[in-house]
Amino acid sequence: MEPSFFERVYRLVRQIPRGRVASYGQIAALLGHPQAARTVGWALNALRGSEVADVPWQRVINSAGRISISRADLGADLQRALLEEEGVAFDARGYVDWKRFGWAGLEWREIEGLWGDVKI
DNA sequence: GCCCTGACTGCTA
DNA sequence: TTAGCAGCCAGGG
Repeated sequence: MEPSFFERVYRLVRQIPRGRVASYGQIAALLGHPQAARTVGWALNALRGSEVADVPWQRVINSAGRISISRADLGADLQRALLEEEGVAFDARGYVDWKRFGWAGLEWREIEGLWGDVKI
C-alpha cells in the first residue's frame, strides 16, 4: 500500500535533524511535488494528538525563513520557543538564517527507502 | 464528483 | 527577508 501524501510528509519531516529547519516548499519538492507547499502545510495542520509529539512540525517554516502558522492551539510563539530550545536562532525581525540552520535534505535514494521498509 | 480552503511560493513592480 | 497576486495539490463537505 502506497503511503498517502500526508504520511510521506510526516515521515520526511521526521528526518529533519534537531536544530535544523526546512521549508514547506522544500519538503514538497523532496516528495516530488515542488508546487505542493500548501498541501505540506495542510498536512502538518492536520496533525492531531500523539502525532503532534511524533512529528517535529516546528522545524518546517516558510521559504522566507519565517514562522508561518495560524493555529490557535499550536501557535507561532510555541514554534519559536521549541526551535530556540533546539538551538535555532531568530534575528530581530523574526527570521531564521537558512545558511546556518537550513536542512540540506536527503538523497532521492534515501527518500525512497522511507516508503519501502514500512508497512502501512 | 465538484467546489472551497489552506502552517506556501515565485514572479512582478 | 518589500508588497500584491495568481497558481498549485490534497482533503473534506
